[in-house]
Amino acid sequence: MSSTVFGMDRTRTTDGVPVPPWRKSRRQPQPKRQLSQDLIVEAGLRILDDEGFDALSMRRVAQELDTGPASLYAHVANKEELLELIYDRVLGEIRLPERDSAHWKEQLRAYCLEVHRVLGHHSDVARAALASIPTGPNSLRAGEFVYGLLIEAGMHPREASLVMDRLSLYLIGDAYEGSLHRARMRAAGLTDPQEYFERFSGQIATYYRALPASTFPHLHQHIDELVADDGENRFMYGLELMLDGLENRMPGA
Amino acid sequence: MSSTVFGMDRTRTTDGVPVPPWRKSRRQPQPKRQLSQDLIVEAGLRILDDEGFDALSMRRVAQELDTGPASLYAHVANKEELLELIYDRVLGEIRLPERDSAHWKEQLRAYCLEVHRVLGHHSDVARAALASIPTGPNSLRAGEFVYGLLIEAGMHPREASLVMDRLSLYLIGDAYEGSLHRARMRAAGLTDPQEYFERFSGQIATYYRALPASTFPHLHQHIDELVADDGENRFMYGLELMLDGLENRMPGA
DNA sequence: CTAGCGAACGAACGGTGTTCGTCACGAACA
DNA sequence: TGTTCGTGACGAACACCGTTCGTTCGCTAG
Repeated sequence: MSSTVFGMDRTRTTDGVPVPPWRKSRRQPQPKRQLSQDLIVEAGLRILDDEGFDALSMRRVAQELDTGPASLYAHVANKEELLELIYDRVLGEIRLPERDSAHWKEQLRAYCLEVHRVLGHHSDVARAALASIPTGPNSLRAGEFVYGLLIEAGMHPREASLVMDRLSLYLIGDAYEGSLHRARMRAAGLTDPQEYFERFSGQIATYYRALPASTFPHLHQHIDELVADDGENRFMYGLELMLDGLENRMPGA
Repeated sequence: MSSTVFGMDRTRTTDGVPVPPWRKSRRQPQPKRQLSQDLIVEAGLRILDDEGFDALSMRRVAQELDTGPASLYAHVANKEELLELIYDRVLGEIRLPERDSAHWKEQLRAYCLEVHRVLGHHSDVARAALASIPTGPNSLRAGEFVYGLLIEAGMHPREASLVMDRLSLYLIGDAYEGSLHRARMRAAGLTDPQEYFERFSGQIATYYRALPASTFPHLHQHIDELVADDGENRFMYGLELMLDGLENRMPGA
């Protein structure tokens, strides 16, 4: 009966003395959960993929691991570091071929497409990428590939550094933009990218059509062309533009 | 004397009946402050320039205008819209020359440098820009300039659309990256960009030097070249790369 | 068997964007 | 002249956020 007054048996110590009720009840002797950085990164990536960048909070990650947010900080310095870890984890999915500088242009194109593919697959990770300096192992692995390719193709190291930098900016910048569109799509409750693109470009076209033709003659005249290409076409165009520019700068040319 | 009991005279109505003290004291009959969207945008831009992107909150803007955050929402839908308005306000500082398609390349270069200058001057506004679709008047004004220039130079409208899109991505993406560096600089308590660059690249170099030379031979061999160029050089290189690529695609070429 | 160390974590702090309901004021109308 | 009405101002609150503090264990080394 006394156990019902004080609740569970936990309110009594082994010698039968009741625990004063103002003592906060002790934690259940759960089998202490085994956290780790890998577990946290994996959970974060899962949330990023399933629910988007805006849903990724320390609290949400902790919830996913059935714990409190404070527990994460033993394995991860802060949210920024977590994002960088997730980013490098994603870069690990990049598949690299054997380097062949005789076909540097094809290989560079393939590399860019591969990065584009991976960043597109984990849509929102790019939002964490622009901020970070290439410092993770997978980022370095990719960097070594590109840099080596350019050097072995005969490019001066100083220029190859610039090329690698600008190429990265392009890849990440484009992915970042894509991520923002995906967030917009999610907010609109859509799931089909094609449908989103059509609706979106339709809205833009409508807006442009309402512009005064006198002040914006060229924009007004070519509205259909302005909204014709989707993200993929735009990405490819920019990529080829850079690759061609590069070709002109290669010593062999 | 009774006025001291109940406080100020405001506690009495005109007919002498005291106001019950549990009635919360009415607001001071201040000359109602005149908010406006322009005032809010201007205040926001001031904060962005002086204190950086991370300091820009609705509360901070309200504080700047001696009011509460709720008051802003009568003039601005939400923070995102405020950021877009600030962005377009900044784009208004872009000076455009008379269009001259005979010198499209020089004019396009000058345009990009001008945008780069303006975005660099209001450092953090780019963080708000990547997200937004060109919809503000100043954004359209700039778009019409670039688009008209390319069209009049003989480029196919469909391709000109792509070029304008990729050029914008480049300009904003680079400015965004610059803004992140500026935030880092601010966090480190530095004010001189040159000093920041040297410290920063020094850290990167140190880190790279510690890498295993066997797995990253090329990176390891050319560390000095990797960190040699600052943001300005990198920007210029990427710009010329795109401009040259464009030249090859112009019908005249 | 015990001491100590590091992981786990509840609670709290100081912030955020945004909404709700109320209030004051000026203009329009009776 | 008196009254209604719409709109902007705004205090308070909501539901979050990242992060820190102090405490409580469980495991391991001695």
